[in-house]
Amino acid sequence: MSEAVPSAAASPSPKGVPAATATPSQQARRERMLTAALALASRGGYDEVQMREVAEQAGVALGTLYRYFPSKVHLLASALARHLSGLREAVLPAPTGFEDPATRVLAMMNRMVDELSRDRLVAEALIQAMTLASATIGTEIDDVDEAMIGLIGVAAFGPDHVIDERDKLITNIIGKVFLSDLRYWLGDRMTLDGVRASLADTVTVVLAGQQALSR
Amino acid sequence: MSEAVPSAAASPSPKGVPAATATPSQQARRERMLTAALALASRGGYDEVQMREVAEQAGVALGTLYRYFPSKVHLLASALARHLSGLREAVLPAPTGFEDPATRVLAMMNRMVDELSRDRLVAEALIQAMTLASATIGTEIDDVDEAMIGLIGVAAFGPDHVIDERDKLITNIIGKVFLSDLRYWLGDRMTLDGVRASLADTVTVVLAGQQALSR
DNA sequence: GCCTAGAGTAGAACAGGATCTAGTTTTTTG
DNA sequence: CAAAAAACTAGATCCTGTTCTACTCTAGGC
Repeated sequence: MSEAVPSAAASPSPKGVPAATATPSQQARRERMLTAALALASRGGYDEVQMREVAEQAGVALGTLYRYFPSKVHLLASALARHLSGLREAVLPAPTGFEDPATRVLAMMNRMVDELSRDRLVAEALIQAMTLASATIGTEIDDVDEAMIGLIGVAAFGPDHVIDERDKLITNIIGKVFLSDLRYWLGDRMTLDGVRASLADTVTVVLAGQQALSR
Repeated sequence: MSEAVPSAAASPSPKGVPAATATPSQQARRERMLTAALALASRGGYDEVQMREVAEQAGVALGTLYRYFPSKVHLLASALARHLSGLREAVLPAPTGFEDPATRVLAMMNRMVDELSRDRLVAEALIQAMTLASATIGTEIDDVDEAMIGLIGVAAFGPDHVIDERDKLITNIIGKVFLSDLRYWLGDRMTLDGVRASLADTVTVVLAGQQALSR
């Protein structure tokens, strides 16, 4: 969603526990912390995810929590990444679709909206973390961004399509509008149906624009 | 940018000092606080705007600051509103333009980018406040939103054009992408030129889409 | 078996946003 | 003008993210 940076895909883990070198007990700790964060999020959204409570509920010292995740935003961004990867199959279209790209993208996004609205408080915590992350820790959520843009790309063009510049442009536009709309929804500035409508219109206009220009 | 809410245009000021009933000394206080906030912002961005310091620099008690602005985000959102209204003339096209809407909108946004990049730290503080505001205080930045969408609308269609649903749709898309890109810029995930390029592409695609659909 | 590095723990301490209290000044109203 | 109400002040207080300190525990190297 941002400009392409070559970079070595996976997060370099500049601090904390590199996922690669983690012992089983460390992976387990990490999971417990993420799970605790989500549990608290589902109880009261972003604000209820308090670092002391996450640590306690995960059976871990506060210092350890901070060793694994250098800030609350990092913690929730990781939780979001895990959450999203769990949603991937629920959301991607079966590859049998013969419809046009607009329809497939829209269907995918509507499923995403369905999934997110299943637990609004969790969604609120995660989206807010992502928003804060863009604002404060910059590049460290690129993987989430890429996951999102990847989903849209796959939905639009299928898993095998090579995404060129123009594809990326429209995928970016749609992704940005999608995230904005989710924020509006969470800020009670849009209803869920409003979000769906906005997405439908956006996908229509943008894909029409692309087609018009590619002639 | 959000869904239309009938509402009585001006902010209802549910708390604090209603701008309408303000005595001169109150208006002066309010200005001092906003000015202090911007001064601190230009020194170190969002983080340097500390409520105690704003109060001190404005010659006002902390409690008074909170009476006028119920939170740091509200304070900076108001500062943003003031800042934007100051930018309005610098950014809107002279009404002589015979170019097409896309060109005018793009020129306007580029001027906006110029103005914002003039003091990056201030821009960072204000945009971050706006982001946080969408996330946490919901509707209370609708006026900023509306100012922005209004600018785009006027730039695209001229001051007299009545904006219909389809106009609003594309204006919204462009506005959302614009804000996203600004955030990417401030998070060092995009260069200023990248922002300009993204805006140019977005405006092109979206307006092409609109034209294609309105045939 | 001992030693060391690093991971983890418990909890104090710090920082800055937000709230509250008590008292003073200003404004409004009758 | 006097009394009441509202605004303002100074400063303590609270809350929560983050950092720091001192200590313990564990795993690998010799």
